[in-house]
Amino acid sequence: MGMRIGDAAAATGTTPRALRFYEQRGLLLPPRTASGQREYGPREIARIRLVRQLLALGLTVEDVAGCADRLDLLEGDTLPPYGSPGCTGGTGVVQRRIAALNDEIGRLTRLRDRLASSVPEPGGAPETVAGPIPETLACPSP
Amino acid sequence: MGMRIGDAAAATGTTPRALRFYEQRGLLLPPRTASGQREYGPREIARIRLVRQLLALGLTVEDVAGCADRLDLLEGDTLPPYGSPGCTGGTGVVQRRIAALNDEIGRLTRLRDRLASSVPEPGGAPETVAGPIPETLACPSP
DNA sequence: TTTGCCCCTGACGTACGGGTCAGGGTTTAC
DNA sequence: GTAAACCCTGACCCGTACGTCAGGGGCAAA
Repeated sequence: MGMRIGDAAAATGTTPRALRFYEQRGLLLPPRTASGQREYGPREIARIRLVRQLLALGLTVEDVAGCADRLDLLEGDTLPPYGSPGCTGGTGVVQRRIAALNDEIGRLTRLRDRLASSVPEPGGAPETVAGPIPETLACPSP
Repeated sequence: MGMRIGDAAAATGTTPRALRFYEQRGLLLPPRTASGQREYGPREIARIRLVRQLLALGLTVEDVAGCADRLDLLEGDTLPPYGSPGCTGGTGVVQRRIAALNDEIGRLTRLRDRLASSVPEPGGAPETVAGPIPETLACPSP
């Protein structure tokens, strides 16, 4: 009675390949027909949407998989208590993700600033040659 | 008369594998002995250091390869005019890299903010359940 | 029943900067 | 002379979220 994978993918803005991928990683577990075809009912569709929302929030597939058993859709499309200690895979998946994002933002920002300070002004004279590389970037010297 | 790859790697804080990798991508071109062993003189060593500095600045191997013919070490360890139009591979390699970094920083920052706003306070009550997902994140609905 | 579209699994490709063998040749020190 | 330590190339490995075949089976309409 449910849709097959192509329709389910179209209904959720994904692809069949992505749905098989999520299933392989344990995010989904759609029932099969006798011949092995996947079947997607309203619950599976809702679950796919939730998974996609979590991924869009910046969580990785692994993060979501770690909390997969908490993704109870009977209560509607609300976020499960990722921040709570009961979450499988350890506490604070989202907090750790935020911390990781902050680390990455800081790293990229420092990188950009160093790069920007080693080069002439974007609108400056085209023939200007940048100065020496800052000592803080030096590689080990003999 | 020059060092072999192991010593060159040790002298520049890299590994033999990395030096072969740079060579494969066109960043280095050390001469060979009759038997095929790579030889690294002072110029090659200086070039390796420069390449590593550029990579540490956030440029990709491809970026550096695009300007490889401008990496003239006879003038010492100064940055070549990457920002100038004469650079092989198009103008403004560094500017494009900075722009790409800015894009990425913005993307990660927006991601972090959305993620942070969808979850309870980090120090808040552990059993608090987050509210519904913001509509702005909704996936296509039927 | 045939046509044609859909589905299945499995495997490889993508970008990045190398790490890590595997199998065999070279150089160096004793 | 020989053994240790080094070097060579080629090839597969990492992580992320899938895309893209390849080869074979299922399902509904005509």
